Amino acid sequence: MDETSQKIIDAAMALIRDKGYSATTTKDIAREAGVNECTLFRKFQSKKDIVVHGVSQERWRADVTPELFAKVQWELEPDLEMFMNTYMDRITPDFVNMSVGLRAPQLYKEILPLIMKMPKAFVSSLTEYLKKMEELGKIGHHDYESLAMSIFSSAFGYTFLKAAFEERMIYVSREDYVRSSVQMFVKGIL
Amino acid sequence: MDETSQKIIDAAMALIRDKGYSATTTKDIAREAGVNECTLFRKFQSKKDIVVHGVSQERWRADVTPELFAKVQWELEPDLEMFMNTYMDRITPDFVNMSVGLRAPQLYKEILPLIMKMPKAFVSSLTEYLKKMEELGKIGHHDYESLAMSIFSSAFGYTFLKAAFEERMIYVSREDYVRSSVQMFVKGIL
DNA sequence: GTTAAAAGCAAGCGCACGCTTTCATAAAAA
DNA sequence: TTTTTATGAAAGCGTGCGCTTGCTTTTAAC
Repeated sequence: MDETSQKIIDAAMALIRDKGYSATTTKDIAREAGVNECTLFRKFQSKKDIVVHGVSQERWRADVTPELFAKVQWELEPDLEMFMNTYMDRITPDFVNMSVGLRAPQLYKEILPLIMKMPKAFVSSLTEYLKKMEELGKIGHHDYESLAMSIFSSAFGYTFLKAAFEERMIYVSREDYVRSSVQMFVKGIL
Repeated sequence: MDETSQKIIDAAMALIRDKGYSATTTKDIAREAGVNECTLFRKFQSKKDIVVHGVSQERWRADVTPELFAKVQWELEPDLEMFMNTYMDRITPDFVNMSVGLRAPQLYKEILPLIMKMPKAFVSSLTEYLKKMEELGKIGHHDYESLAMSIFSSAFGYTFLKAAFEERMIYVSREDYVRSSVQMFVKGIL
């Protein structure tokens, strides 16, 4: 990927994050990237093509995969904190806003599956983890899917609200939030 | 509000929910409402004016106010279920999608404060409730803000994921989800 | 039945969009 | 040095946008 193409992608993704896909024009992108508009179309086939390349890049993709959650200690409290922190490290407010900005009829069909991978990776890894914890005799039997969804919602809700409303909504620091919710989950599970 | 204007508003809001504000054209709205395009501009000053009227209408506003959460029994488990169910009754997937669809640079400054009222009403009511529950000696002392945020995130996360991914992400029914998360919260709090 | 208000119809305005073309320039490769 | 490659500058294409106009038709109040 040459430098010019990268500048174009970065500019496009940043604008989409801030204004949304439909509201971001190719002239905007060119100006933000510091290149001429026609250069956009020399490097890419269309506006849509720019974001398709963008979302496939590591820097614009929050690679949340099941492998990420592999480092467990089989100790409920630190493990749940690890799950939530790992997720929150990757799914930054910028990433959330970008995902929302990509919600355009022309794009969503292709991009929705990529975005869905991340919550799915979290929930399925956590469900697996909880099952094994029962097998190890460390926790009792529960509805793991509901439980995992609840813990995921907790991480997702905080992340999303922070992204959408910034400091106007959330006064609790991430550390405090993770610690106190995990403590509650642990008490609820054990 | 005359019938024609109402049809226009309803069509506009439904399209914005499905495609987003920028991607919804005035021709779209007219077609969906079954009126001529020029009628839109006889009834309203501009496209933006239509949605400003829309969000101020009861039918397009999920009136989540503190009063809504007043019917408490001072019994942790049913009360927390009431909080979550009341929220989920109002914040439907349609409403969530509409809120996301309204995320356009021309609109968001005016509309963000309206949307923020709802989570704020939930969290502040719940925080107040938990404080009083401590005064009544029914629960111990906690960081109520974190706790309330966590419970709210739980309701919000489920609602949002259901709206964004439908049945592709969530296999747990709302009833099961609310029951099992509340049980966990209750155990965590008591 | 007359009148006035509400809505349709069709054309089109000015503009900004995504995208293209032509030609000039400059740096790098041969 | 010559040639190739990358980019800029500027004009403009067709299209669809939000919105308007002029006029006709329907609806309904009086």
